[in-house]
Amino acid sequence: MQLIESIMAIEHKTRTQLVAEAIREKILLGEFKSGEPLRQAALAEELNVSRIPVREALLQLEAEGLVNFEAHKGATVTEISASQVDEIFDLRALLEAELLRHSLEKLSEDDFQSAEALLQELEAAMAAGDTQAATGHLNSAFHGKLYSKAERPQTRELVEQFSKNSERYVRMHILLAGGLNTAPEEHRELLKLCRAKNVDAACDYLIRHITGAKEDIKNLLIKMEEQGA
Amino acid sequence: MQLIESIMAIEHKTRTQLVAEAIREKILLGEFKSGEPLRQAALAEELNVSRIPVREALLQLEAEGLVNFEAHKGATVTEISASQVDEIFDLRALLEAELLRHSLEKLSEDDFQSAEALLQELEAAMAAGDTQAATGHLNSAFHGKLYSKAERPQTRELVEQFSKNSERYVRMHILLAGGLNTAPEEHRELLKLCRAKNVDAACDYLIRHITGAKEDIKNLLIKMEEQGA
DNA sequence: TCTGACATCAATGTATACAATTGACTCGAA
DNA sequence: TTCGAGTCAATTGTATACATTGATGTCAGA
Repeated sequence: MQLIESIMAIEHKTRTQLVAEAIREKILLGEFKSGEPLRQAALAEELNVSRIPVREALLQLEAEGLVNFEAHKGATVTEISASQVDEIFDLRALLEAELLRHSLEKLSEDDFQSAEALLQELEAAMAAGDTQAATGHLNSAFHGKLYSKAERPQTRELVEQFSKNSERYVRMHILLAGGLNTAPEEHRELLKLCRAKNVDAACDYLIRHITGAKEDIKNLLIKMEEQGA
Repeated sequence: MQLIESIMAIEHKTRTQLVAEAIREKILLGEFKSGEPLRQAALAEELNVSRIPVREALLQLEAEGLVNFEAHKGATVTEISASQVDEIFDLRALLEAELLRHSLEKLSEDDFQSAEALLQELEAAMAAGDTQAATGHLNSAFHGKLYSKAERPQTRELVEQFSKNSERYVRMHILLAGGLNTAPEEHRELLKLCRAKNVDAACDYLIRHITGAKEDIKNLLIKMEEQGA
């Protein structure tokens, strides 16, 4: 008898989903590097499944932009170029400002308080040196809170996808350049503008915030490309 | 001997790709209606393939937003709601304006001339009553020409995806409301502003152009939902 | 040495067969 | 009647086996 399972509606995860999560994680953590080929048979054996769920997972990951899947050639981890980072961050700035614009009026004091709580968690994590995992997660949770009342599900999905994707770059940034120094004060300032319900100023500031992060990362990448080549 | 095939690099399309095209076409043409379930076995038999490529095609179409794929429940054609149309067209306005902004400076007289040629084709098609297929295609070709120098591949891909997606609504619009009346003059005006290299005015006008189409379609959908329900 | 056709092999693409899940239906008990 | 456990069929999920493709290497001939 499966008492536990019958009590709460356990949603049976398919192997495809599990495989997708596993591979996604390894890509985001940098364990699978840019350009690296992902062999179906190897992944299948490692994860104890057949190649079918592996293939389907790779297709999903391709849709998320983490993987390139070419017919008869196989899948590779999506490569990073400075110009792509540039574009992605511009898109984020554009879309996130749009989300904020639609959400800001409807945000309540409760929302601001939980946003502030997230900020404190974030700062605490930074102080504790737990930049790696926590920052990306808490950072997007904070931003997400600000957009939570936007009622723009497709836009949010796009933004989340881009965010998850840029996490790779950000992580690299943190790892190699010693932390994203600007973030803390900027987040405080952004929150202040939101609390004041100053829509235009908040959106402008948000755009500058994201664009600033973009410039940091882009410069770093360009430097790396020069050294590498 | 396969002379023809050996001469030009024929790219062997996988069955998955063929199946995806077939289903996509049927969805865009309205042959598969919103909310309709897509049974893997039925599709497989109809297209003379096994269920594997059908499943993979459905996953691709889900990524394109044409299909919803729920684990253990199967795939259905994505449903349309007025609020989704609203959001999609807002996104298009935002992203296409961004593309135009980045492209406009670099557009040459040649580009304008081929854009104008496309406009004439479009008007000819309209006059000939060939609204259905031609309009969607020519319309996006015209817009695409204006964005062609933007060097923003990811943004363009997004826009193209949304465009292809909204084709369904537009088609419905044309079909049931008797044609998108405003387009011809608006396109001319937009082209004029672009030729004048008046970036801000052109982007503003483009946004109004797209938003106008949105309002038309949204009103229609709301009317239909009232009648239907 | 170079070229190009052919053989070979690793990897992907797909068919078939089987397992697992869902939802509808039945039926008996409260 | 109403509820819930249990069965069954339809459908999806996955393993296995086979087919096909593309890359590499070999070798004959110029």
